[in-house]
Amino acid sequence: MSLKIYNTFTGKKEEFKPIKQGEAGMYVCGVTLYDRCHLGHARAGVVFDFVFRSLSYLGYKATYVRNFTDVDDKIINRANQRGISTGELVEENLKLFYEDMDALFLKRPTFEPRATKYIDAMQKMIAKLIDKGLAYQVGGDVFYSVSSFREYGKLSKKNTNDLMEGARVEVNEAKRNPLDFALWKDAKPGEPKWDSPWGEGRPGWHIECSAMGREILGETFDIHGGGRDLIFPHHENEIAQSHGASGKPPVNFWMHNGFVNINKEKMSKSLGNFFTIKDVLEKFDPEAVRLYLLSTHYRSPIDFADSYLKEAETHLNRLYMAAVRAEKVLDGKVGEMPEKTRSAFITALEDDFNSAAALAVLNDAANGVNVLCDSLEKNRDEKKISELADLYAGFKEIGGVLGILNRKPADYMANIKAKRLSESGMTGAEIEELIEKRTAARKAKNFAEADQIRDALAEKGIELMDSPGGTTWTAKIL
RNA sequence: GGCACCGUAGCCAAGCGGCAAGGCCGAGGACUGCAAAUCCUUUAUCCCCGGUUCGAAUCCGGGCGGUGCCUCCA
Repeated sequence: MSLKIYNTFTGKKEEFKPIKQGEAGMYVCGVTLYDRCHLGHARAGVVFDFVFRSLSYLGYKATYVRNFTDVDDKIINRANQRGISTGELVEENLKLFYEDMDALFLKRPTFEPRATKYIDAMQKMIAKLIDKGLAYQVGGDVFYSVSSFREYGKLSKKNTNDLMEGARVEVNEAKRNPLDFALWKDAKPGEPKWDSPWGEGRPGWHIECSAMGREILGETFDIHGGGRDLIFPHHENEIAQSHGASGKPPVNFWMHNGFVNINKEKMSKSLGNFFTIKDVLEKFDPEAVRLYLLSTHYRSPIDFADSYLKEAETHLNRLYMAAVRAEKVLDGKVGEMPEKTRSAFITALEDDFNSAAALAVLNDAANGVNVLCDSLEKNRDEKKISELADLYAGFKEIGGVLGILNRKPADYMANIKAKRLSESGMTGAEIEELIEKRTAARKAKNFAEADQIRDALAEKGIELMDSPGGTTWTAKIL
């Protein structure tokens, strides 16, 4: 079998053929550092983190580039509003970005270029486009001439005539064609600016990604990703610029993740229905958020609601419970992922990074772990122990690619128990005392009292579990 | 108006021409003093109508319903 990736450019799932055998270069549009990240950024982040992990797992030497836009209209406007410098605003949001993404267990990309560090590369590219007659200067501005690129609109499946009709009233009269876009913008007072052959100014948004991608990954690289909303005009413009400058297609595979919706509608600031990552993580476990985001294929839209996240928490809890049992029985014994599990998992990954199908393989493994533990808790059987060790190794391996089950199972359980204790206002010792009291009542066959203690604790979200080895408690998922 | 995408169980969701994955909830059973957890079993005229095919959730045509892009947006 081989890896297949859906390519937005062709509209088909295609076999992934890397430029360099065994390697994969991927560029993903990162964020503009002007505000807190929202769930949409979480999805893009998690999706491409999963793609990155999958590529590595499948044996590719993966290079993952995710940029930061640190000079842009939105940044300038926001900084002005708040009366701080653009530099301060950018640094503040950079810190918050990492807080959010680290919480979601995103691996750091191989390279995280910042636009302002690549101004020279952008200028070189712009100069080349002007030389070739694909861009023109008007005063201190430089525009890309869309009509000079025959393939313009191919990625977004639009033709320029339709675009012209749909185009809104153009403010900038200097453009020859309303579709032309800025490569370089004339400096306005108080804005960040750099010297250039066209006077002091700053780069346009689209050229940033073209230049950074090219500098780090080369004139043509394997994969370019981003949210669906970037297809037009951002990625369309990137293709025009990069193809124009180098004379060849810049990207072999275009990947785009679907939106996060709220009540089936796109989440957006203008609708006032957006959630920041911080908002969501205050209420839900970060791995449950990840699990939820990966329960739908990356290209489909995903609807967000508290009830779905609760469902994901229940699911995650079940996975960790299985892990706790396995680790207890195994006591450090390590195995190797069964071939059957591995091949099912790889089949899922190779099918356009089908995380939902991969999750099904994980669930199977969890079920298998529980079945083996059921049996092993009754009587020890060395053959079954090694079977469990193998299956549990597979379970962890899959979790590692999905980026969930990152914590030690015991730590996870301890964590939710601690959370529940603080909510219930009880101490662990108090609960243990009640458990002892109940155990005594049970011994005395005083089941009414025993049940009363159990029910009272249950109301506080504390679940008692009797087993041959004694009674333990856990936090009920509410 | 132009261009895309989507419609699978109570809810979420895979599926890409060959017996309809998985999760959450529900039901029954095993286990338990009773529970919980776990295990086993169980829950689908695949939006509608035509067509192609030995065979269609899947391909084609036509409806109906939903969403997105065409402007900064993950």
